[in-house]
Amino acid sequence: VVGVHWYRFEVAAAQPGPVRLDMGLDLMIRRGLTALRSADTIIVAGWSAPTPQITDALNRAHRRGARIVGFCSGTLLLAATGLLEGRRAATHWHLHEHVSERFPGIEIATDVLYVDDGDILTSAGSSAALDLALHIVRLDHGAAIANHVARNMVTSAHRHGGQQQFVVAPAAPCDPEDTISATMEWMICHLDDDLSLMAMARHAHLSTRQFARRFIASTGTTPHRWLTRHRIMRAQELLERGSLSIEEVAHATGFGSAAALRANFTPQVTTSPADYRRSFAGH
DNA sequence: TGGGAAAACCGCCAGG
DNA sequence: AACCTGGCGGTTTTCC
Repeated sequence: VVGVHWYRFEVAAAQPGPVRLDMGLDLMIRRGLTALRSADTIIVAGWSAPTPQITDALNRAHRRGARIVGFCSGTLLLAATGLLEGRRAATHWHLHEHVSERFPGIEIATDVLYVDDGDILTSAGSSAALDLALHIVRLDHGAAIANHVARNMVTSAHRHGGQQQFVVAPAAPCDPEDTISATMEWMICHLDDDLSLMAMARHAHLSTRQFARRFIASTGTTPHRWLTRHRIMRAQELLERGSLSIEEVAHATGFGSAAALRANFTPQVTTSPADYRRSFAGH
């Protein structure tokens, strides 16, 4: 990134030294808890029961004014240090019940990707950590830089990912009330069909008005905007991989014509479909 | 590239 | 009273 003084990043553990990760990777950790004395931002990225030393170091850092961040199950560790008492926080949905039972003083946000509580920020499952991290970059460096970073990450994340990442389901997965996310999944599977607002509403057994209203409430965007965003993402995927013509890609993604695809694609992605494909030609 | 039809959006309101 | 719902119409966006 040009012209910004970026973050200095260090990894710290209660006991410095080699740590073997789940996947067999060895990580050499050089810093101990003393690193928490000077850090501006401290990210807790996972769970293990906090020793008194860890609890103490985090609490001191917080009192000193350091920004505390919990990714995924890191929120559970923060909860155990008492830092989240009386606050709202996010964590992986596997842990929702566990945290609320064990820490009744903490309000668990089940419907969002992350919670910004000022000096303490927490995020849900691992991909939500990206959202929170970008949020922090936005706070520190502004939207333009954050978007720049996001674009970089999205292109590479997107290239390797399948559909999973598109499922926007921060809400609890088994919530029977959640007819909206069921409809969203259905939409993802039928991007190539004619998905009118009425068709979506019919699938959700709601009036168009009510469907639109609930949709906005749970996604923050309107049904049609959401739909075209996902159609474009699918188009990007097809352009990257396949050998379909632009016209075929347009049809496979529910845009009636190449013209309609271009009209939507170009402003969103800031390059035309053809250019986009060219930029991936080497991969 | 442009204009007009169609669809989507959204504030508002009445009714449950 | 504090919701949620569905319809109306004016405005905006999308489509061809």
